[in-house]
Parts: sequence; C-alpha cells; structure tokens
Amino acid sequence: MSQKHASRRSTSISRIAEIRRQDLIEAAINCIAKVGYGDVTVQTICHAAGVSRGLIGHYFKGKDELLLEAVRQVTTELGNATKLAAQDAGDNPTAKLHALIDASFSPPGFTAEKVAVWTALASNAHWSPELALLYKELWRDYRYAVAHLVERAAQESTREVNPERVALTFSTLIEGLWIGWLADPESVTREAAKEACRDYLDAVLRS
Amino acid sequence: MSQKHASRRSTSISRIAEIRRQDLIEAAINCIAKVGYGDVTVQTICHAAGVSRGLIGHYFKGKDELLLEAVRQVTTELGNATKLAAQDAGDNPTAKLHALIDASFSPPGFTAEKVAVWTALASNAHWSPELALLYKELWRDYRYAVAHLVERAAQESTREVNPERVALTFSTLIEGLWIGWLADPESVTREAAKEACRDYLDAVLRS
Amino acid sequence: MSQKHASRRSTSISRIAEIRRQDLIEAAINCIAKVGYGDVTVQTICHAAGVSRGLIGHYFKGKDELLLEAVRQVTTELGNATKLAAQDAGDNPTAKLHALIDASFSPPGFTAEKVAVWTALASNAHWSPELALLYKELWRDYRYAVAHLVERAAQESTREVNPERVALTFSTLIEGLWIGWLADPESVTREAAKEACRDYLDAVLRS
Amino acid sequence: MSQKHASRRSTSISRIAEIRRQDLIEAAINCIAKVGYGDVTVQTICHAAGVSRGLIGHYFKGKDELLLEAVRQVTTELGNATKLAAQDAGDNPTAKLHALIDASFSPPGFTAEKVAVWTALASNAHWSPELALLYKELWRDYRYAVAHLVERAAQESTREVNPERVALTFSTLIEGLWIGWLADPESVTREAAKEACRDYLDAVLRS
DNA sequence: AATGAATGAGTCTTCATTCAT
DNA sequence: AATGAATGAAGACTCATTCAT
Repeated sequence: MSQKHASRRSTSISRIAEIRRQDLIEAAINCIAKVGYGDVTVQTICHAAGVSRGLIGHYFKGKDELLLEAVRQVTTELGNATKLAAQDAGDNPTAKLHALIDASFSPPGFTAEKVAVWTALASNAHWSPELALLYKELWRDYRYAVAHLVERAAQESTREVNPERVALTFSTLIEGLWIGWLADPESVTREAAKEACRDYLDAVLRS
Repeated sequence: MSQKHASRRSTSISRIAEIRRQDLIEAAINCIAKVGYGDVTVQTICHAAGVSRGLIGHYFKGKDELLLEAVRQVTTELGNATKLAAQDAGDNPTAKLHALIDASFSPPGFTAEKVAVWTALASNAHWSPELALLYKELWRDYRYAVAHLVERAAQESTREVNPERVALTFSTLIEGLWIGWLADPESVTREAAKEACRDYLDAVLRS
Repeated sequence: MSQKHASRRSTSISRIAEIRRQDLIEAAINCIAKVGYGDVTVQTICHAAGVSRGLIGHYFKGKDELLLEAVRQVTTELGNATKLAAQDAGDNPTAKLHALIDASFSPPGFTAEKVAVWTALASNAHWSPELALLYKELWRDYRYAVAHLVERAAQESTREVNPERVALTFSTLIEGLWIGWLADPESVTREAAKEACRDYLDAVLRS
Repeated sequence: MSQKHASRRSTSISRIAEIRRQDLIEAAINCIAKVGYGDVTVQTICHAAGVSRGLIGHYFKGKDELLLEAVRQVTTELGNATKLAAQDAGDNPTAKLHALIDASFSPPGFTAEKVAVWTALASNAHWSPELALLYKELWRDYRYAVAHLVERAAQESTREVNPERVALTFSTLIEGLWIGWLADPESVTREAAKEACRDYLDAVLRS
C-alpha cells in the first residue's frame, strides 16, 4: 500500500514534470514560429507557457537546451508523420513516394510551426554543432529510405536513375519548398509545392 | 585649377566615405558568414572592418540598416554573376539554363559568404518586412527569366512543360541546395548540387 | 490557515515590489537633488538605491517613467503638506493663506530635494508633454483653491482684489522663491522668502 | 601700405572669427529654446549654425563654454534692454519701475529664446559654479538698482517699505512669471504677467 | 514545484572631442 | 579656416541566469 502510494506520488510528480516540460517545449515551438528563432526569449516562452520566467531552470539546463529540445520534438513529429504516411500508402514504392509528398505539405506534418522550426534548424546548423548533428542524421536516414524507394520504383521504369542523387534532390526540393513557403507563401502555395515535387518525381521515374 | 582641386578633394572625401561604407558592408557579410546572422554584433563588424564601434553611426542609421545593405549587396552580386553567366552562354536557352546551374555553384556567385547571407535572407524574411520584400522581388525576377528560358527550351522538346512551375522548382532546388550545402557540406557537394540540377533539367526537358 | 499563509506571502511579495519601487523613486529624487535633473543616470539612481542597474527594468518601463514617477511623488507630497497646513490653520482664510506660506518654506513640504525636483518640473515642462500636463494640473488646482481663499479674505478688506490674479501672483512668487533659493540660497533665505510672501499678501489684502 | 594690408587682413580674419563665434552663439541660443538646455547637442548647434560639427573646437573650448557664452549673451541683452527701458522712462522712480515691468514682458528683452535661456540659467545654477556665479551677479546688480528705485519711490508714499525685500520680491516675481510662462503659456500671458507685477508694485507703494 | 526578485554581462546607440587634410 | 572622419567613453536597455522563499 505504502509502496503503491509512493510510486503513485512519484509518478504523479514526474508526470507533472513531464507536463511542464512539454508545455515549455510547445511554448518554445510556438514562439519560434511567432517571433522567429533569433528573437525568442525566455520571457516570451515562459509567458506563452503560462509559467514564471525562472521555471525554465527547473526543467532545462538553459534556454539553448529548451530550444534544442523543441527542434528535436518537431523533427521527431515530422519524421513520424512522414513514416506513417509511407506506411499507409501500401507496398508500391511510387505510391509511397507520392504519399511522402502529400505528407510533406499537409498537416499534421506540415504546419507553420513545424516549418518555422525546421527552417531554424536548417539555417542555423552551420553555426551550431548540436543542430548540425541533428540535421545530418535526420536527412541521412530520410535520404536512405527515399533512395531505397526510388531504387524500387525505378525498376519498373526503363530509365536509369541514381537513387542517392534523386533522394538528395527530392529531400532538398522539399526543404527548399518549405523554406520558400515560409519566406513567401504567395509564391509557394501548398498545391504548387506538391505539384512541383510530383513533376520532379514523374520526370525522373517515367520511362 | 581651383575647381579641379575642389572637385578632386570632394571626390576623395566622398570616396573615403564610400570606401568606409563598403568596408563595413563587407565586414558585415564576412561576420554573417562567420558567426551567423543572429549572432552578428556591431562590435564584431567594426572589429572585422578595423574601425571603432562608433563609426557605424556615421555611415548607417544603425545595425539593421547595415545588415540590410549587406544582404542587398550580396544579392546584387549574386544576380550579376547569374546574369553574366547567362549572357556568356550564347543564345541557346538550354545552354543558358545549364550556365545558370554552373554559376549557381561556382565562384564568384557561389561562395560561403554569399550562401550564408542568402540563407539569412531566406530564413528571416518571414519576420522582416524588408527582407521579405527583397526576397520576393529577387525570386520573382529570377523566376520570370527562367520561365522564359524554359519556355524556349521546351519548344525543342516534345514534352509539355509548365514553365512557371519549372522555374519555381528550379529556383527552389537551387536555394535548397545552397542551404543544404551550408548546413551539411559533406552531403551536398558542389558537384552533387550541379548534377542534381542538371538531372532535374534533363528529366524535365528531354523528349 | 493556508489562506492566511497565502495571503501573507502574496502580501509580502507585493510589499517587496512596492518597497523596491519606493526605494528607486526616493533614490531618483535624491539623485535629482544631488546631480541635477539633466545629469541623473540609471547608474546613479540604482547605486543610490543600493540595487543593480538592471533592476530598474523590473519596476519601471525605463528611466523616463521612473523620473516622472519621482516628480509625481514629490508634487503629491508637496500638495499634501500644503493641504494639511491649510486644514490645521482653522477657518480664517487669511490665516490659511499665511499657513500656506509657512508650509511652502518649511519642512516637510519645503526641502532641498523637493525644491530641486519642482525646479526640474517647472523648467522642463516646456519640452515634455508629460511634465507639462502635470505642472498645469497642479497649479490649476492650487490657484483655484488660493483664489477662493483670497476671495473670502478680501471680504474682510475694503480693497478690491482680483482673486485669480492674486492667486497667480501668489503661486508664481512662491515658485520663483523656490527656484531662486535653489539657485542662490544666500540671497533667498527661508525667512526672507516667507516675509516676501507675507509682505505681498498684507499689501494686497490690507484695507 | 603693407602694414595696412596686414592689419586689414587680420581685422577681416578676426571679423570672420567673430562672426562665426556669434553664429554659433546664436545657434546655441536657438537650440536651447528649441530642444531644451539638457537636450542640446553639438551637432544640433552646428547644424543650426550651418557649419560642420568640428568647427566648435576652433572657437570654443568645448560645448560647455559655448553654452555658457550663449547664456552670458542672453543675460547681457536682457540687462541692456532693461537698462534702456529704465533710462527712457525719465526720472520718476515709479515710472522707471513700471518701465522695467513693461520691458520684462515685451520684446526685445522678452522673447521665447531669452526666457528659455534664463530658465536654463536659473534651474541649473545650483549644479554649475559658472552659472551660479553669473546668476548671482546678475540679480545682485539688478536688485541693487531696483532697491534704489523703490527707496526713492517710497519717499512719495506714506507707507514704510523695505527696499531690499521689495527688490527681491519684485525680481523673483518677474523670474517666476518668466518660468511660469515658459512652462504654461496659457496660464501666464504677457498681459497677466505685467498686471501681476503692477498690482504688486501698486499694493506695496500706495499710501 | 514554482515564483519573481535580483544580478551583471552584453548590445546598440549617442555624442563630445580630436585630428588629418 | 573649415571639414568630417574617427574615436571611445558613457548612456539606456535587454536578457539569460541564479537564488532565496
């Protein structure tokens, strides 16, 4: 009984802690999207999270760690949404690739917040070892999977393709469209982005 | 004689002013590339330019104006390099497009400094009206020209292409490769970037 | 019990905030008196208050707001001292006017700090909308009350007086004596100031 | 001949110098009136004078000296205007005193610029030895003269007056009205100021 | 666990002054 | 004589972090 109590209390405590962490992370994500990665402040985040300024120190080493965590979470969610979309697309590799395109420019993977955070990740990786590492690993895995799909899809085609290069182009195009959409949403609408990706894929894979 | 003297003196004075402005702009560009757009400080820039901190106020309204000017200069130089490359490529539209690709990933258009500044421009446009305006105008003009080239190039092909969409994809791919190269130079080498662009162009334009 | 605790804590917290605000305001007042309104710095004030420079931002929007608050407090205290003196003087309007004179050149209404701050108020109102507004309202109310007293006092006299004009002269004379005392204390002693005011009042009100 | 030339040249040079000094002094006066004593900058003054920033060093030790010179000039002009008015008023001491009142609130003695500068003088004397000295001497002489006039005027009256005290009150009232007019021109019009002074004088001197 | 008071380093900006031309 | 380029000190303000409660 007392054990149960203790464990229950500890669970509830850590649960609260986890909730607070999550609150702060989400607040950080929203703030990045709202004011830009470079203009996010601890005060901004804590205000958005509805907690006091000092609380950040209880759950994170500092502002940088919180921001890194926020980026990590966004990228994880993006990855999950992508994987899920691919899984739901059945066995056909071409269909899977098209599902990736769809998922890349549709919620929940594609949202203003996620794109803003991703843009922050991509554009700051060069000066931040942590972000750089995260960035490289994410694309490496993604490109590996895409290359595999392209390879399979290309077998149906008579054309000769370089799967790695196509994967690089494909992923870069998606990232470019994200960043372009953020900077100038009028020129890069979601539909236009999808069509651009589809066009590319069709051109590369058609016989 | 005295007129000549006066004019000579006034010229040399304004020349000094122009030189200092240029020094500061170049220092700003180098600083952006060195420490990142968000971490550039007045001190950093002035130290890089070899002048005192207060001098920035003599030639610019403030830090923001200097940074904007730096971005403007880089984009102008990039645009010039691009136009020059296209001009030198002769009349063939396809050749011109390939020249654009080459120029986009070769000095002097393509340098670490320029890519860093462009990345700053693209990733901050969403939160800065000035940068947003600059960004939109640059790509609008670029895409207009590329679309025209694509249209002409496509006439030789039997395929049906949407010049505007191709121009969007083309420009986005280049920008994505720039940003990707900055974030992870190992994955996106210059050659790989060029080949990715060429691949795309060939795939789209081939009959 | 827990409510009492909570309320006590919240009280003590807000009390600290109020104390700090008051500390800073008083330090500001002392600094104005010590170095002059134009030479007061944030550093000066915070040093005088025994706190760090950054603290000013916690309790005030900035230096200007703190200075305005300091002026406001001094004028309020001056007004209170004046009203209290008038109240204590009984019903006789002439006695009340003489009480005003006494209070105007005796502590706690009349101190070096208060006079310095008032001088700052009067001499800067022309270029500061906030100070101008404060200044006008203070004198308007004061003159209104004095005019009323003069009117009543004049009924005992056979002379004809213009209460508003007397009130203006009276208040201006007091202010002039304050400023004159600050600039040259040897020429305008407290006693001389009082006698000057009494002289004026007697001359105007005597039959 | 050559001597004449040299002397003429030196004269014309020093005349230019004198003109420049005067330009700067007048510009300083205008700036004090325009932006306030505390907000005057070297740049402001030199711009108003139509000369370059560095020129101030050629004619004055620094900003402080120029400002002091500006104050000195204004007070001199004020004194001259006052003396002239008294002289023009004939021999009657009462008439002279009324002439002083008139001159105190009429151009050229009374202008916005002069009042602004005088207010700066009075309100800063406490923290500036130079201004304090100037201030004291000016009023000392003025009060001495006024006391003399009051003494003579009082001989016509049956009342007993303290000339020094009246002179103090008189001068303080004028100063107070100047400062009050600057701070709140609506409450202290020129006419009201004159009438206040006349009222006081009449009340004190009437039998 | 949570607050917010407090700090102090860091940033931009202003400005009087100096000096080479 | 005059300019304006250049400096560097000093100012106000922001902000991440620490810590007592």
